[in-house]
Amino acid sequence: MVTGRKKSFDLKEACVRAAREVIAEQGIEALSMRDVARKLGISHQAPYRHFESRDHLLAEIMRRCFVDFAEHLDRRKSSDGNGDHEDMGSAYLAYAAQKPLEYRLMFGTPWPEPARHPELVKYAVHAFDILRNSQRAKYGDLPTHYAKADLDALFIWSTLHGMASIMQANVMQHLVLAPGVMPRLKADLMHKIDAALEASSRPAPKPGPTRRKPATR
Amino acid sequence: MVTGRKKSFDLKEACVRAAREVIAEQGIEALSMRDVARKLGISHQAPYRHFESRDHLLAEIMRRCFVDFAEHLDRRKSSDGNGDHEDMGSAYLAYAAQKPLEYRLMFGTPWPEPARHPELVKYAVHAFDILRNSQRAKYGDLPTHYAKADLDALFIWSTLHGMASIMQANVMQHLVLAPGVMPRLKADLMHKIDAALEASSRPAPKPGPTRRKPATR
DNA sequence: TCTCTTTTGTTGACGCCGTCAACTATCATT
DNA sequence: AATGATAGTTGACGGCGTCAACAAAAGAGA
Repeated sequence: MVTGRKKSFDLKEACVRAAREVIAEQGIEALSMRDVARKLGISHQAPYRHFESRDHLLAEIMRRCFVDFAEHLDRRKSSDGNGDHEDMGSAYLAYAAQKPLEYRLMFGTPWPEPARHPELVKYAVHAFDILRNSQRAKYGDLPTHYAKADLDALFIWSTLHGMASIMQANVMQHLVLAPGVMPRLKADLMHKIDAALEASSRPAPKPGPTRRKPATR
Repeated sequence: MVTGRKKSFDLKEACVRAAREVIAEQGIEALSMRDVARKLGISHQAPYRHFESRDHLLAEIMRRCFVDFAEHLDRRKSSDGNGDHEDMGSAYLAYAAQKPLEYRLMFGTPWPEPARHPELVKYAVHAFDILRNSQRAKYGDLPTHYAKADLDALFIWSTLHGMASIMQANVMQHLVLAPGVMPRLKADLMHKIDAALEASSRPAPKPGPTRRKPATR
């Protein structure tokens, strides 16, 4: 009597599923409460029994996306137990390519206010922690090197996320690139990430100022 | 009589300005035709004399954003005539940080159909060409090295765009990073970009397959 | 079994939005 | 002054998110 689970036909679940379909097919901004209601053959107010507002529904979907995303990354990483970040990178890009709209929902859309709910934040942060922990492990998990590891993780994330978004960006379709670039793109990116991490960890990290040339003004 | 320019008070111009204000203040999705009309004290249909639809207005704004963005990048680059890509990078990140919503409009929003207008595409591509040309110049503008230069440009773009979006992403605000990471972030990124480009151009570029390890399946 | 309360779903309204259609005011050109 | 284009107004329509009031259904206690 207190659980509230197990309905005759769990409408809440059905709403989420229908909404995710709409998003995957028509995009985030096309999602409307009335749409999912129509799709389920119920009245336009029924979904409001399970979600306070459109934003709350969106937040729940985002939460699930983060869960799925983290699972996706975890699966690839643990497939051979070595956690090679090239695998991680491939998995990351694959997810973004396969579910572009859900990826955009997580990382490219301003979070609605209900999305600040701790439950969502927890899973979102967890996804980053997968990457971060792999880098910290690389440095032997020494707290002394946490900052270095975090910088590495942010660099990897930047590059992967950047590539993922760029591939979806509309400008991309209009660029005329030199022949042979597109097929080599992913491998080249991974190679450069490797090179950057290797180079940045070997020579003494210079704590000096950014510029080596005096600014003009 | 044929130019159509110079009205008593150029309403088209005023619409664009008002719309950009709304976007900068309230976000892209908050922009409404009726809002700009209200803001200008005119009837809700007046803007339609100058823009076929909301999407056409949005497209015009995007076009101007790309123009501004390219100008912004050009200005920094030519300030000392050397086109150091660290300057470019700083300029890129600075723009994204200063006009986050306009940046999102250009690179993070699905283009409405009217945005495929050649005029817009032209300026969007031009912004990328600034980056690409600087890389091609690095290789002495030899067509033989265009592919390499384009890969470099895409890598730089990925990393910069990734960092720019990540800094705006909502997840970022919830990450607890090791102390000292945030202040070092930008410099570290530039340093890693440098390292990646240097390393990838020095050793013989391996044209071999992506993986060095046989795939598990 | 018959109430009584809580939960779940429906109907109808409100104000906002984008946009179409029809009307009017303004103004350069003949 | 007459004309025809151009710019702006008013009013309507359907779709949206959401509030409020109602109805049906389901559990719990007697």
